[in-house]
Amino acid sequence: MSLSSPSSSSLPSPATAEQTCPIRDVLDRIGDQWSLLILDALGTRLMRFNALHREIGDVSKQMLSRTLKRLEQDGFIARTLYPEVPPRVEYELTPLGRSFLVPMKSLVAWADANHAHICAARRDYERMAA
Amino acid sequence: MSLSSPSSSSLPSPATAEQTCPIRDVLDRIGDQWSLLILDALGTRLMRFNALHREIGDVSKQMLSRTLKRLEQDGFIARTLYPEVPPRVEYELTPLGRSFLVPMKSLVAWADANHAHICAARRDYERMAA
DNA sequence: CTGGATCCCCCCAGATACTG
DNA sequence: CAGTATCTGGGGGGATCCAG
Repeated sequence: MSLSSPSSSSLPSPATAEQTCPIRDVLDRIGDQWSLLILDALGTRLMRFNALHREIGDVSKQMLSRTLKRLEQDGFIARTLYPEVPPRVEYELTPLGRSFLVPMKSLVAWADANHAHICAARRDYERMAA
Repeated sequence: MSLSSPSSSSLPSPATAEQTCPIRDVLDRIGDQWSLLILDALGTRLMRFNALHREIGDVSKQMLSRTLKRLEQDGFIARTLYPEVPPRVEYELTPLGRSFLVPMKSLVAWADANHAHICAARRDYERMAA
């Protein structure tokens, strides 16, 4: 299994761009700026829209809404609307979403452990430019 | 350790935007469209520029060049220039880069294992819209 | 062969205002 | 409270040409 090009033959992309390789397809979805943050937040507990908004901090309502919808479409999270006034909506991880936390945690742990190393590499690189 | 907002206090972002949380910082770098593909390719063997270009398939030379430089800056890969004619440049993973393959592989494995599940979720979602 | 420089287009995403 | 609608700007990224 390779991450490289789809079939790379000259498919004119039949209307919906067709699925590329599975890995690309998945990573394109969770590789954006907010998905991982949302999944991480929901990993702690189920949350309402504004709670998420406060938790993340620097995400617009628009992007939060978009990203939540995409994650719901892909089966990572479940959205429950309670038809009250004022309306209440709760988001929580599905089993699929929870299973994703496992590889995600390992990635987060790596990032945490090696951040200093990366910062050092950046500084070294800049010193070279002198 | 939370993925949420930096310090979220009202820092006016001192010129360089300052580092946010480590995890965001790292993920922003490898979360783009090409980094993981390149790291995966180099995980197999060291490669030259055009070899990488062919291996990935649908990346422009510009983006390949940019991404390689960023990965080099961050210490994931090493670039070796052989001053011959025609010039030869070889890219390979550093120890840091190789260590990153571990959490990355687990992510790739998850994606591979759950891609069908995700596609099913998408189809179900569309059926609802009927 | 290995890129850099330039041009340009499109889409993402922020801001703001509005609705149920 | 939980979003959507609209407008707008910046930049990501492709294509092409050029250089060492």
